[in-house]
Formats: sequence, C-alpha cells, structure tokens
Amino acid sequence: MPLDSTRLRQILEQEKKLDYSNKSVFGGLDLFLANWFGQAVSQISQPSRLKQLRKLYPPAFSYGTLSPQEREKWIDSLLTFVKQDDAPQSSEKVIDTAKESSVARKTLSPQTATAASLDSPVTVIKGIAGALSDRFARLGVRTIRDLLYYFPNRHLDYSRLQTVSQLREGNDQTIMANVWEVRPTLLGGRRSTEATLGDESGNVRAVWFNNPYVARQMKSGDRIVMSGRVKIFAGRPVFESPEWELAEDRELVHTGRLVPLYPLTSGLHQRQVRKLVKSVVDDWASKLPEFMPVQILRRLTLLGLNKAIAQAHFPDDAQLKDHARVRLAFDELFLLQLGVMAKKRKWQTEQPGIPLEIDKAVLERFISSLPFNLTQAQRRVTAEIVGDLSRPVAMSRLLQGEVGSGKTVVALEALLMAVANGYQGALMAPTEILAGQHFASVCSMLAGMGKADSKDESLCVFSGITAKPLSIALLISDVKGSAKKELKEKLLSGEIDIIIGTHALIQKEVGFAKLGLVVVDEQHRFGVEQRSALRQKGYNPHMLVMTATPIPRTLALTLYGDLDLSVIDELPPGRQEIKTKWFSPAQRESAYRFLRKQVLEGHQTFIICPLVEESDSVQAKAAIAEYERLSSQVFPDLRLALLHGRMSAADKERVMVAFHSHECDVLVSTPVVEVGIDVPNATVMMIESADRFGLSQLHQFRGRVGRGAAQSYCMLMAENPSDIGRLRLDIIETTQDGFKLADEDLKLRGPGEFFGTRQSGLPDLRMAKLSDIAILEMARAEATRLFQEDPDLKTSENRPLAKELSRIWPQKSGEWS
DNA sequence: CAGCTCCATGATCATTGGCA
DNA sequence: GCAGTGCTCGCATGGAGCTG
DNA sequence: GAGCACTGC
Repeated sequence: MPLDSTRLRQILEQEKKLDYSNKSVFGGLDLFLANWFGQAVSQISQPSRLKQLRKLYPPAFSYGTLSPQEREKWIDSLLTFVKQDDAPQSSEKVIDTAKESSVARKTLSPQTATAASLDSPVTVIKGIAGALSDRFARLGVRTIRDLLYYFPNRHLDYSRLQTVSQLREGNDQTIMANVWEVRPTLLGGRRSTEATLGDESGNVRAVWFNNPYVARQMKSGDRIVMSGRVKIFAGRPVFESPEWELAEDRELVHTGRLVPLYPLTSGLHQRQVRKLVKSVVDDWASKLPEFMPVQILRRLTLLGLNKAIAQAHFPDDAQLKDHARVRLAFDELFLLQLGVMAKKRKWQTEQPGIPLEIDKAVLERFISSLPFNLTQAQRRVTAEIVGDLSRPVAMSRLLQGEVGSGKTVVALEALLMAVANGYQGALMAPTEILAGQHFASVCSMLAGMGKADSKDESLCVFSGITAKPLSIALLISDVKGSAKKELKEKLLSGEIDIIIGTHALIQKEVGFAKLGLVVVDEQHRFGVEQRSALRQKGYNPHMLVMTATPIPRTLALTLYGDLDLSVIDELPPGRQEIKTKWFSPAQRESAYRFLRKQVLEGHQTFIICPLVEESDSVQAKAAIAEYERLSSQVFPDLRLALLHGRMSAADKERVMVAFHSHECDVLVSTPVVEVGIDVPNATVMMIESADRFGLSQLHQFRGRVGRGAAQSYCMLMAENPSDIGRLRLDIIETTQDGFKLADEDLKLRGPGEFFGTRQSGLPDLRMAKLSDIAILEMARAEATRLFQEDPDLKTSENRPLAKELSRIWPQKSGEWS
C-alpha cells in the first residue's frame, strides 16, 4: 500500500507559504506529524525507506522548536522523501506497462476493465444510472467526452485560506477549523443545523437553514475546510449554508480552492455534479488525444489538451484557468474557421459558377444617370463585386455598410450586370414593407436612364437600358392570386429580369429561368439555410448578402468565413450627424415638448417601444398601451399611428404608407421599423427604455432619421439604467460610427445579440467569447496558414486534427454554403 | 404565457467576570 | 428485469430573467 | 428521501 501523502504535501506547501510559521495546522504541526509518521511507519515495508524515515523523524523531534531556517530545510527533505515514494506511479516511462496492473489493482475502476471509451455513455461512470443520465442528457451530456467538455459557468474563489479572526462579511470566505459543536436546531420554524467551529484565532458559527442532516454528517472534533458567505449576525460572523468538507479527506473539491460552478438542471446538485466531473476528469482527461499540431501549440504556447480540460474544471490558480480557457477557446474558433474554409473551398470547386461579362457601357451609363456621385467606397466595392461576377466561381460576398451608405445602388449595379448577360437577378428583403421600398427605389433609380413603362404596382418595364426591355417585378403576398400566378410564370419563362421580394422568393413554387445573381438584404434576419436553399434548387447563382449591421471585421471573417467581405465605410457627403441625447424620467416632459415642436414645424417622428423581439403578444400590448396613452393624454392633438409585429401585413403596409405620405405625424412602433423605412421627413427618433437595446440596435434605429435635409435627433429614454446601461447610453450619445459601436457592444454584452451562432448549424462556442478578438485573430491566422500548407489535412501531423474536425462539424454539410 | 434556471432569503438566546 | 437493502448525499420557496 | 450499487430472485 503506497503512502498517502497528498494531505501531508498540502500542509507542507501551506506551511511554506506561511513562511514556516508553524501555522498551517492549528496548534502547530507537531500533532499532525506525529500522527502521520505513525501511520507511515506502519505502512512502509522497505527497510531502507524505514531507515530514512526514522532519520527524518527521530523520537524527540519537534517542529515547533526548530528555527525557520531549519524548518525550511527539514520540510524540503521531507518533501523529497515523499516524492520518491510517489515517483513510480507518476513517472511517464513506466506507466504504459505498469499502469494496467496497478490501476486495476489499486483503483477499482471498472471502466478500464470493460473497454469503456470517451464516447461511452455517462452511465459507465459509477454513480450515474438511469435517472441521472436522463438529467445529464437534458443538458446535452451523453458521453464521457461530453462531460469533460461540460464546463462550469464560472468559478468561486475559495482559495484564500483565512483564520477565523480574519473573516469579514462577504462572499468568498474560507477557513480551516475544528468543529466544536454541531446540533440540529430550529430556525424560522424549520429544522436546521447549527455549528460552532474554531481555530486558534477564534470561533465562528455556521448555520444551515432547513437542513437538519448536516448535523449527522459532521462530528464534533472533525477538522473541516469551510467556504462560503459570511454575514455578521448580532455582531458575530456567521457562515450561511457554507460548503464544507473534511480536511483530512483527499484533494479538496468543494472548498479551499477555485471551485467550479456548473450549470444545472432540476434534479442535479452542484456538489454532485462537481464530484462526478472531478472523478471523470481524474480518470479520463488524460486520455483525450491531443489533436492540435505541435507547432501550433508551441508557437502560441497553448496548454496541452489534457491539462487544459483539467484546469478548466479544477484550476490550480486563476492564471492556469485563463490559460485553459484560451486553449479551449482557440480550439473552438480554430476548428470553426477550418470548417468554414473547407466548406467554401468545397462549393467553389464543386459547382462551377456563371462568369458574367462586364458590360462597362451599361454600368457607366447607369452611374452617370444617378443624381449623385458614387463615393470612393462605393466605387471600390463595385469593383470588388464586378471582379467576382466575372469569374467562373460563384460569388459569395457579404456587403456591409451603414444605413444610408448606398448599398442598394451597388446591388443594383450588380443586378444590371446579370441582366446585361441575359440572366435574372433576385433581390430579397426581410419584410414585405422593405421589399416594397426596394422596388420603389430601384425603379426610381432606373428611371434616370430609361423610359419607364409601369404596367401596375408590381411590375415595371424599362426600355433603353439594356438591349431588350428590362422588367422588374415585385412579388409579395399582397399580390393576388392571378397576378401572382402570372408573375411566377413570367419568372419561369425569363420574361422578368429582376424580381424583388421576401423569403417567398425561395419557396418551392417559385422557379427561375436563368438565375444569375441573388442579393439578400439584411443578413441577420436571414438564415444561412435560406441562402443555401437556393443552391439546393440547382441554381448556383452569384450571391451578395447585404447588411447594415456592422460586424467587426475579424468576427465577420470568422463567422462568415465562407463569404468574402466588402465594406462601404464611407457615407455620402453631406450626411448630417444625428444629435443624440438620453433623457431621465424627470426630463420626459421636455422631451415631449421638443417632439411636439418638431411636429409643429412639419416634421414627423418615431417612438419606439421596448420590445426585445417582435411577434410577441405581450410586447405588442406594450406598444398598444403606449400608443393609447400617448394619443389620449400626451398628444391628443397630433396624428398618431401604431405599428407592431402582430398586425397583418396589409395593416402594416397601410400604416407605413400613411406615415410615408405624411398622413400622420407620430409613429408609435415596435422594433419592426429597425429594418428600414425610408421617410425623409422624419427627424426625431424617440426610443423608450433605450437601455434595454443593444448599441447596434440603437444605432439601427437612429439610422431611420436624418435621411432628409433637416437636422435630426435621437432621444433615448431610460427609466433607471443600470451601470452598464448607462455606459451604453453614454457611448451612443457620443459615437456615430456603427463599427465602433459594434465593438463596444461586443465588449459590453458579448456576441449573443449579434447572431445566435446556435441556429446557424455552426459548432457550439462554449468557451470562446467572440469578444476576445485576440484569440479570434490567432485562430484565423493559424487556420489560414494551415489551410495553405495542407488543405486536406492529410499529413500525419494533421490527421488527428482532421478527425476532430469531422467530429465537431455537423455532417449534413451539403446543406449550406 | 409557460417552463426553466438561477439567486437570495430564511433566525435568536443567553451570557460572560473580576479587579482596584 | 424487479424488489429489497444499505449506501451517500441531501433545503424549500418565491421572484427574476430568459426562451419557446 | 432520492438514486444508486449490489444482491438475490
């Protein structure tokens, strides 16, 4: 039987930290040592070792009487002694042969016997059977590996060991103490437990409400480590339902260290999960194969996988915990990146695209027919897109640009190129309102260069632009049966050149004759799946995705690594700054006065009500209520209108049209307006509970005004913003740059709002917060590099990586671009 | 709205002692 | 498979905030 | 008291 020295080592290390003050154990080390050596003598059989032991601990030995220097020396020699004892078990060389026998003999872990693997169900773990495995399954944990990757939400810092006298009111307090007394008691009518414990510096009480059992688990005289919240009660410190465990136990799990806190589901207990994870980490973490190529590990000085996993759960210190997170986050982002790049390469090589010839004449004529000049950025982006179109590879490009930066013009250029080549183009918007607006603005842009011959509201034919007449159609659900049918037929026959609509466009019944280009507006309302749906239909058109949501470049490149990126980072000249200010409740009246004044001057205003998501009845109510309050009490004399996501499309449309034509002055709305209504006469955007929106979203709202010549304003109402809410408001007040705001947004609230990575079929990001740009960049750089060197990951060095990759990525890979 | 998860909350008595 | 035993480990409740 | 391992049918 090998000597159990972990406890001894803990104490000795502790003693070292305390500068050999003989305080690592209450009452001095001697008592403990006597005990330990007593056991040691009885367990050691080798004569030579016994002799060493006797020498270290002669009969009259007393640690307390040694000088600090002597103590240091003595402890060091004791430690070396103990290490010799451990050596055969932990030395790497011997393991492979020695392990099986020693493991089988020593730990009675049936896993090793019954060929369990990392992918075995959790039920092979001792302590998990039917009920528990179901609960774990609810958390997505089915296998051993899942459990290893089941990371804590956070850690509690119970690592600072204190004496009783040092205890202060507060959260993460830890002591090591003797139990003087434990008894069941009645607290607030509940059967509870109360204990008194003490060390040499004083006593503390601990109470466990509603928890009589503790009294039976703890005996007076036990030495325990206790961690938790201390409150001052009647002038004395008291632990409230603290965590605790016996000090002479083996390694501490629940106290006295950085303690992991796992997400739970009902029926699982923190301690239970912790214990299970601990045992799994101990038994299995070292068996995870390292898949990351060594050069990368070295170059970035990343932790090895085994260690990272272990440290992510039970870190030795905060720094290691961080290193572990970096390593694991890197894994996620790196694999994500590799996967995305592989997909891109796959579809680019497998399906040939349609090379379009660039009709410079048409392009030039279009540009010069516009009543304004293109900005530098627009020209640059046009060139990028045109370049893509002319290649025999389907374009897949993300076009970012602020509201009002002129994305639509660029899109239209691309569409014209498709048409000039005899192909069709489609423009898809997230809502019907927007589709309608796009239709209108596209028509008006074209009006400058050709004669319009508008057949009806949903079909417009231009002559004089391209060789044959150019027809543009709007396909939305408003278009009635017969007309709709006709449109579809014309689309199929190729008679319609450009079609504008919503998701309906990619629904099954709609077919195209020669689809050459698809432009998708507002990416974030548009799933990756929808994009790929088109490809599934056998078309392989060029694709341009437009978004007004500024995504920081690195993030965009990673999440949408399958897209190329173009940014219009310049606004047309003469764009005004929108004056932005937040109002406290006390200033509400003056805000209303201001708003009224603007209306009286002939302008229009928006009021946004606090809805997080549309299509929710509760929230619709909020908007309705606000609308009623405003129209009856605040602005009875003004013309108000209401818009929310619960209304039928036709009603929405009607309201929009009415507002657009200035039949009303104030539009009370849910965030549906976020995605674009163009009302140049609107000058005020008032946002209720502004602190509940993300910066980017606020910025989007703000983009709804200031589209005309008049000075425009954004008024942010916030009842009592939290600190970070307040911070956000300050930022948006002073910043007009959407990209900066997006960055700030990431820092302040993480990427959740941005895009759920979840629904997109991408692998989970558990450890990686997309806000750690540094890791993102590393991952991207390494992935790019690797992809260049060995795109198929077929060198022996990269094989394990390939395997990991295919494990992480959902197999149904054909489904999206 | 419903279903979940997470988090904070929950409660007192008695008692003290010995000197100049 | 199922029942019985003995084991270890165990709070209950309400409100808050999030998500389908 | 819930769940689990283990035992004995």
